[in-house]
Amino acid sequence: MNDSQIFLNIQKHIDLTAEERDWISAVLELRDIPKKERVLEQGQICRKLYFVESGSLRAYNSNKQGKESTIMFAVQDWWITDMYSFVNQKPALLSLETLEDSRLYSLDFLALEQLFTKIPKLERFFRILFQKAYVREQLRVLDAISRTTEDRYARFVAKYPQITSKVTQKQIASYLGVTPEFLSSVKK
Amino acid sequence: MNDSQIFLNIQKHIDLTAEERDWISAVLELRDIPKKERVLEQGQICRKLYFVESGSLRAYNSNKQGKESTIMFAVQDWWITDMYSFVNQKPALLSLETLEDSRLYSLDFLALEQLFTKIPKLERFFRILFQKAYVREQLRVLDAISRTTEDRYARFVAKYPQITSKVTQKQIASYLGVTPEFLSSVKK
DNA sequence: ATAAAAGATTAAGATAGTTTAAGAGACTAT
DNA sequence: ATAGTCTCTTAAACTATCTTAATCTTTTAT
Repeated sequence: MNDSQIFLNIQKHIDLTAEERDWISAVLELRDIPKKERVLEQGQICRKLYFVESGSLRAYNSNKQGKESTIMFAVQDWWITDMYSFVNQKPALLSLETLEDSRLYSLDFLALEQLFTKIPKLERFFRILFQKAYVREQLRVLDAISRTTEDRYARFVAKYPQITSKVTQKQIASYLGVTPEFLSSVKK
Repeated sequence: MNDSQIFLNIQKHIDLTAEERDWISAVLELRDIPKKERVLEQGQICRKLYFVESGSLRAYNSNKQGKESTIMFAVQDWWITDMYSFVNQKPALLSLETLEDSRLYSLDFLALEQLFTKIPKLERFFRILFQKAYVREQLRVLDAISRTTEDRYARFVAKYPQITSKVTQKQIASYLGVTPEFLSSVKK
């Protein structure tokens, strides 16, 4: 397990000793999840942070009228969770669902808190991870409030070709915040 | 300086010794900036992270047609910068402008990198800061793609009453991504 | 105190996006 | 294999939002 994707991911930003990798391995859980299964249901408290070893997921919110809004996609080598629910341990605003058969590592909330104490370097890793996530979301807000749907669709496809090939147009539409019918008409 | 707002802010999440506060003070710069002055111009490389000791600022992007989109406001006790430009040391997408006479602390990019080495606890502080920023932006994306303008305006006013009282409707409109004319009509 | 500039409101006509509905193609389960 | 479900497309009617422009109010600069 010490040479798996997840350690390569962490070691992009910090160095880990063999012992530190062991401590992390000890609390990581690895699970194979079939396609279209939800690992988190909106309303539940999210106890896990997920790392996508293989496969892909979608995080989305459903409003009272049942309209879905996709907040993020995650493919291999990405971290994903309902971060609001995870860090505050409050009911999730999002559901997390696999788009295909996937292999996921999960890190428990309390185990992660203990890892931060045991391996302070991890604070640095997650500082950098959240920093990038913050910048990414801020750019997405800018796109959402300043660009046309046509433009945003083109940029999505250019930025995330791996995702574009895995998801339906309906799901991309719900990521852009438009109806599938309108996205279909925009594509021409 | 050791009892100023900025240390109270940092000490919300981590404890600092007197010596550590001194190290930080040594690289902090404090400046009074008059109203409507830009501390960062879009296109420049952003070298500073700002903390608002008093006053308020706005971060915004201008597109080719000159249309402004407000990415964030910052009031007393908030941190602000063009985080994309700051962490990547690339040309800024945003301008930063004071909304009123303000007193700002600034932390230089390289000085902060050195502080992370000297005071590893700061990694934890910024990990928590970015974690909250990420969650905030993700919720803003959800609002932007799933709610009506009327709803988003009401939520903005409810969430940021201090900001609402300081900024023009034009600026709120540019934060919501609608024209001032439409925001005006929505308010009735 | 006055003039100039910027912000807010209103309204008419244009464009962007939604809703509903229908039909064609693809996948899923029995 | 067949029916059933889901996706994608198209179109018409409707609603939300933008553009432009005029008027009024507030702020800023001399």
